Amino acid sequence: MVTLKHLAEQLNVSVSTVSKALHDSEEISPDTIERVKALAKYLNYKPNKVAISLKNSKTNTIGVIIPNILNHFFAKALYAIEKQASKQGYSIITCVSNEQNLKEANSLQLLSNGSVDGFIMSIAEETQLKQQTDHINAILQQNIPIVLFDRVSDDLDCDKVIIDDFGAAYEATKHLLLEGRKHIVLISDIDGLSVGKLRTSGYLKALEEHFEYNNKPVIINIEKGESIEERVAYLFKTYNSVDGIISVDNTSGVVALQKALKLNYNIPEQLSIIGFSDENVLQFTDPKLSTISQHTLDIGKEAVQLLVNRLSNNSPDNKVITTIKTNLILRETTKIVK
Amino acid sequence: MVTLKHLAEQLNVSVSTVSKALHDSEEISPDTIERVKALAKYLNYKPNKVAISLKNSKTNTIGVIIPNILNHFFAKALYAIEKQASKQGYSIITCVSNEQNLKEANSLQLLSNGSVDGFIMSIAEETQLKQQTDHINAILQQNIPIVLFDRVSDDLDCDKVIIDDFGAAYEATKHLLLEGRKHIVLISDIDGLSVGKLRTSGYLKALEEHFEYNNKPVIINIEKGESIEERVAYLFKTYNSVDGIISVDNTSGVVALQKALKLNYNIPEQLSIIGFSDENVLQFTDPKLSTISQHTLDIGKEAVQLLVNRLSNNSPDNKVITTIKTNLILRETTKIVK
DNA sequence: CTGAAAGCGCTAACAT
DNA sequence: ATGTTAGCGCTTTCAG
Repeated sequence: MVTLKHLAEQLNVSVSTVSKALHDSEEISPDTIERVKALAKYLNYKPNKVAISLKNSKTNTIGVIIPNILNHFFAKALYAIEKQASKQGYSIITCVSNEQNLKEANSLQLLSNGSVDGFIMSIAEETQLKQQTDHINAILQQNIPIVLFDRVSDDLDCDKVIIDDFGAAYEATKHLLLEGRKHIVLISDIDGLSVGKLRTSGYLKALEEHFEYNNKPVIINIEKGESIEERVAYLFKTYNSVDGIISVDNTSGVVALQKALKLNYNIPEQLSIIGFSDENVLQFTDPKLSTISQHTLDIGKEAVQLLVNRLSNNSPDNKVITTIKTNLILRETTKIVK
Repeated sequence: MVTLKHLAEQLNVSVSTVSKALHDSEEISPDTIERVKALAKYLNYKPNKVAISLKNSKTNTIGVIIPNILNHFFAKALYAIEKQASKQGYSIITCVSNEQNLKEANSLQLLSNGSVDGFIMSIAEETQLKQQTDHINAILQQNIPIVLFDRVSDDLDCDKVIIDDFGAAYEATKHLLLEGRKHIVLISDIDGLSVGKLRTSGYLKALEEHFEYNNKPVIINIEKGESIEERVAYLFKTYNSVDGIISVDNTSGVVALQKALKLNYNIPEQLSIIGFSDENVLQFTDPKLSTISQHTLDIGKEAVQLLVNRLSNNSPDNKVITTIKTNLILRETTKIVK
């Protein structure tokens, strides 16, 4: 690795002269600047980032901790985060918590020793279930900023990026009601998560407000380890008058659609289905699944922005919570309502 | 941030005493060790990673550059890499090349300044098409080790992890031939990639060897930007005697299956389909898609292992190329052949 | 215009 | 058993 010292020795000048020259300092003669730069280029000199980080107590690196990278939502969020971070001159160090509280705590611990300037994270399921956020608060107390996205916690006083989960599910349910559906079922495999609960509330609220709707809400909560396919199959078997399905996670909607097609439901005439996901994910079904779009790219981008602002002291004192809009995208598994 | 200096001042000892005490040095009295450790714990001291990296000229960080994180194969590889790296005490910095040569070169450049000890990467499509690997060779010449996986290049002399693409496609085609298929079509949207070409060769070779097979090979290469759905629809329209399909990328098989079902093909009696992907990805179709499994987790794990070995000088002088086994997983879109 | 020196936080060889 | 010093690569103040 080529260092300033190497350049200095070659040119018979001091290290500080080289450093200044490379920064176009006024103190250095144009002639010297040119010679230094020429040699630097020739030897492919690159300033050692670690040394600069140490000097500046700033790494220009963001720690990103996500629960599960195989979940398309998080993969896409990570994509957006990487993109925006790179645009802002930051690298990202990625850790996967695998939904485990312990791994999450370890990652936080591991990186909070000067490796990163701040964190962007979405809370592990176990952390949410047990409401154990001490490890996260410990980081905040060290004045290392954190931006939470999607899965957040009220116990944590930091910047957050969320979507209007309640409103999104409310709107989707409303749409099915306007279609005239009488037996609307909600399916969820994320009832343990804050976002899952909010979406369920939105569904319940919509049904409640629609006073012509006389049937009880039907909620299918699929636990970890249970088979989505079996639960869905059971639904169709025991409740064949179902005419509307809202899936509030990003897979069960597809499973329900496939099952319904196999059972020869006429979609959307006889049964409407709405999924919950990112814009383009679920459209490869046939018929294309109608979905509540989460605008994942915006979520990731905004998270980076909030963190960068915080790191540059461009943020207000109190924490900011950004809500990213959702969209109900009506494709082929819902009826048109005018 | 708490430093050794802080601890030293509090305890009225020197910095080096503190350092040694924390490392259980024999030179230090048990009593002092205890006092130092107690205070360190109390103040939640964590050694500054940046300083250690600078001191050791070693970051314990791996740069991972992947072409596209939204491709499930790469997401899963990244997952495996992160997991194994973490197990070995390494962090990973992730960059996404977006299939672009320039972004790939930038990421390499950006991180090769001491930020990482080595790289794990899969080459961007543009890089493969244009055979422009100078930027990668430049890194190798600086003695920064690189492990390539999946998409590799013969121009690069470094450790590699690949699968037997040729053999895998060969075996899959063979299976369809044993089923007695007479009109076997190959679909690919990755003809630009080395792995795509190898898989196609395997298909051709199998047909060629099977001398009872009289029909010409039919290869559908889907270019970037073309619609897979349309090309597949066109296939069924113009070649309705098709009775076997091999998809060598990880999406077109699903599309073909959906289309065939819609056209009321009887699967697998009338038409067999084999996809190419990771073990568990494509099984959510109904009927479950038979696939060539790539054992992505093993690929990622092995890549880390090769790099770590190289970094610890545990590798042979000449470069090692590991081939990860594939599996033909026969599920419900192929017939049983005894 | 150029150079010497200090310091970021840590380790390790070398005193005492 | 403890302390001093030097150095990793860089920037920056202060001196010449």
